Amino acid sequence: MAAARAKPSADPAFIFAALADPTRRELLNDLAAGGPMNGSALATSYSVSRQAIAKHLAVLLDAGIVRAERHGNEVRYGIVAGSLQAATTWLERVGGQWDRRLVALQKRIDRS
Amino acid sequence: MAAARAKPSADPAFIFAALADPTRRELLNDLAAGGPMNGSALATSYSVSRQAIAKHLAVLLDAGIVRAERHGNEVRYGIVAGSLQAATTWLERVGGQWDRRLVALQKRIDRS
DNA sequence: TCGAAGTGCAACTCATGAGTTGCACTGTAG
DNA sequence: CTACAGTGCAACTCATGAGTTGCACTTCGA
Repeated sequence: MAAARAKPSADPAFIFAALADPTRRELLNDLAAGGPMNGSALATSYSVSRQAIAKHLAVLLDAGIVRAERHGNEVRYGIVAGSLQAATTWLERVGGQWDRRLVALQKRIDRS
Repeated sequence: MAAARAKPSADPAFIFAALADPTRRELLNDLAAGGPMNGSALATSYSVSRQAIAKHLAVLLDAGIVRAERHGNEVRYGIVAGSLQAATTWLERVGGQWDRRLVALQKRIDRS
């Protein structure tokens, strides 16, 4: 699980896998709304243990969605700007491709 | 697993959960590129069994991403137009919220 | 009418993800 | 210097998702 900790990934596969978990989506919500925070501070808002949150943060880190910044004793987490773009692009590509199919089909119907 | 087969869901949670699996993303790719197909036809492109594909299609169906249309003996699957919108909206909301935070922070820095 | 293709349903195995507990390490504040 | 807060690491349990096999059902074509 600590494989691609170096590269920013940006792979939609990792993004979607990371966003599949409700707790991780909540974490992103909290970070987006409340700004950068450390792991323990984030964990207080949840019913699960701090370790569970730490694992989730590691997943978000691996996916390149979140960035960790060490400040002395604590580690502050923040969202990586533009990191969700890959997922958005994927969604629009698939959705758009299908929509164009429908338009083409409709045209063929109109011509007949 | 056959819970919300009726409602179109549109819940980003189900969308992201469905998109977390590589095979399901592949299925959507195939449908978007090749147009509506039946289960067996879709299954031939994959190394896994037909049943596995059927399960994946059921998940996509539950998430409201895909629609099933019965044509006599076979069931043809197609993408539901606009079904991925909820996920896109979620991504843009979180990403945008964070971006606005950064802009606000930058302004505060500039003023100081 | 009969066989084959396309599906559906059910039980099972196997792997992995989520969560837990326990303990060790490291700065920081007192 | 010392206690504590914030982290990190390592097993372990438990649930669930992915995939499989086997069999029954239905529709279409020869």
